[in-house]
Amino acid sequence: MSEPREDADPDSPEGRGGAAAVLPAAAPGSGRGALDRRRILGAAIEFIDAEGLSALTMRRLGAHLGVEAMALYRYVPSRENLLDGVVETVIDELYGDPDVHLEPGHGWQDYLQRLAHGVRRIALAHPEVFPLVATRPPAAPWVRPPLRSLRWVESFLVALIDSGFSQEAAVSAYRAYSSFLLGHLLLEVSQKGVAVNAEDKPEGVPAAEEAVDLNQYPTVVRLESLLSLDESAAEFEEALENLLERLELVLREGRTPRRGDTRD
Amino acid sequence: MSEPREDADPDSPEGRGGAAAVLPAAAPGSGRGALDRRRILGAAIEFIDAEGLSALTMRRLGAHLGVEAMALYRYVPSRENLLDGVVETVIDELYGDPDVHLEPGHGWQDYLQRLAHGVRRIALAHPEVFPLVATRPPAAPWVRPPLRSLRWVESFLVALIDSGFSQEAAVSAYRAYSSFLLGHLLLEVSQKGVAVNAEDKPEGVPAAEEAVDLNQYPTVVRLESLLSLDESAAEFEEALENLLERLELVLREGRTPRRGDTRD
DNA sequence: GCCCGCCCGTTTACGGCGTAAACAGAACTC
DNA sequence: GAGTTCTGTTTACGCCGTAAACGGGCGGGC
Repeated sequence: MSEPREDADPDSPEGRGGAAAVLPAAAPGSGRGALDRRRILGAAIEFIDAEGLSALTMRRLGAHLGVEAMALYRYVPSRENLLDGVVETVIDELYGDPDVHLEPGHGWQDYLQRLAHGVRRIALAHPEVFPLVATRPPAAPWVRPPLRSLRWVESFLVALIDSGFSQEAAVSAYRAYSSFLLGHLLLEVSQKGVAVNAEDKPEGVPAAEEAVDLNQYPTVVRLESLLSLDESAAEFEEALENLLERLELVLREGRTPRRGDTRD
Repeated sequence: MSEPREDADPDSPEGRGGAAAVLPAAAPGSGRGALDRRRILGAAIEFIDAEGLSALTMRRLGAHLGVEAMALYRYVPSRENLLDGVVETVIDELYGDPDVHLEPGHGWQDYLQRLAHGVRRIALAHPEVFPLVATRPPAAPWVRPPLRSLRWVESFLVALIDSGFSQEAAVSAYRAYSSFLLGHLLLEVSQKGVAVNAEDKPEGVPAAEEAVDLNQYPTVVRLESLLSLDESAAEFEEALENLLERLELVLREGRTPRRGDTRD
């Protein structure tokens, strides 16, 4: 039930050796060792993964670490800053991912492929954290949500420019890539949230309370099975490949991808 | 400074006749009339647009309406439900948009174009609300974040199927379209947040406090002006057109867009 | 006219939140 | 051993969402 199956999603936590934990992380509640920022951030991520973002309060996180809430403030200036740290830490998992390289060794397509799957792995490993990644205001307009780190932006741009992209094309590719990743992954984790909620909420009302009249939406009803199908992995791959093809065209034609030659 | 300029973004609030307000909306604080759910939701949207999502509390919203917080509970069961209502109300602006049609009169491309721009207009009119649209868990796996309404899902699917798409292709198109919209618009409003914050925060520290060492990121520095450029409108149009072309291909070749014939 | 319920907003109250400030003890320095 | 620093606790404050009790105006039956 949890060993890697043949058609398992290669980016899902079960598809690999369990969620690639950022930190060595002693047993959850066991943390008797000294407090520090890393340990707090690690515990916060663990907590959000387990209980959901909205359950995270300073008091509860303290309790999870066997400590009073105020103790956390010795290492974290505020709850907001803690959330920023959580986002940063989660994104930093990219550096520990052996399948993602800061420098492209096998061409830019390979680089972008690996990077995309690396980010997807993070999103799937921390579905409750990811909306935070997407939502927190970036530090600067050019450090865009899904990547969030200057080092990755630098790496991205260098990779493409070294591969022959013009500066404009590289920047434009960076934008297209960002929005592709963000859109796909956010949709994917939110869909996952629904599926999970649907089955782990056997409390209170069993199901279908207000139950809108589905008769008004016959097509939705008819296609429900198709619509509910989870083809995230294949769709991600397909959309990613399409994006790469598009970028390849841009590169080969040496033009920056701006609108309008067909007509008008 | 605020009249429609020639190159103004056609979807931005200034580019049209001001933000298309959902509700007739009597003057903001003036609301002496009777309370009801619509008025409360309208006031909440107004409040979020003005003060930001995090500033919205029941007490403050009550005050904004000249009423105690508890009065709101007569019409709204909880704050969470109020936020759901806000999302729904904002999305419902689509129905009032004369440029967006529930039924395609000029082909599916025109339909998708209008719909996309309609959603973009909403996102730009309510940048503080939009992350909520993107983030709130959908009611069902198939009612996906940016569209969020069964009626639009139905309309979307019918439009494409009537235009010759297979059921599978229509569903697949719906997914691709959703993630495109979500990614692009979320990125766009979050970028806007940065730009705004940067200039309306002349309080406390003037700028650059911790100021990471930019020397490590020479490419980012060199391309800063390119990276900061706001080409959202053009990029949106380009990505949308690309998506439509891709769908056209799917339609013409009559295949559902699944992976794998090139090799492997 | 009068009274009785209902509608609708207020008051009061509770537990939990983020966090400032004072505090206590252990650990390290000399 | 005394002083200092480092670390976590205690206490306290104001704000939050919201349950529950309350009260005043208003309409219809007598």
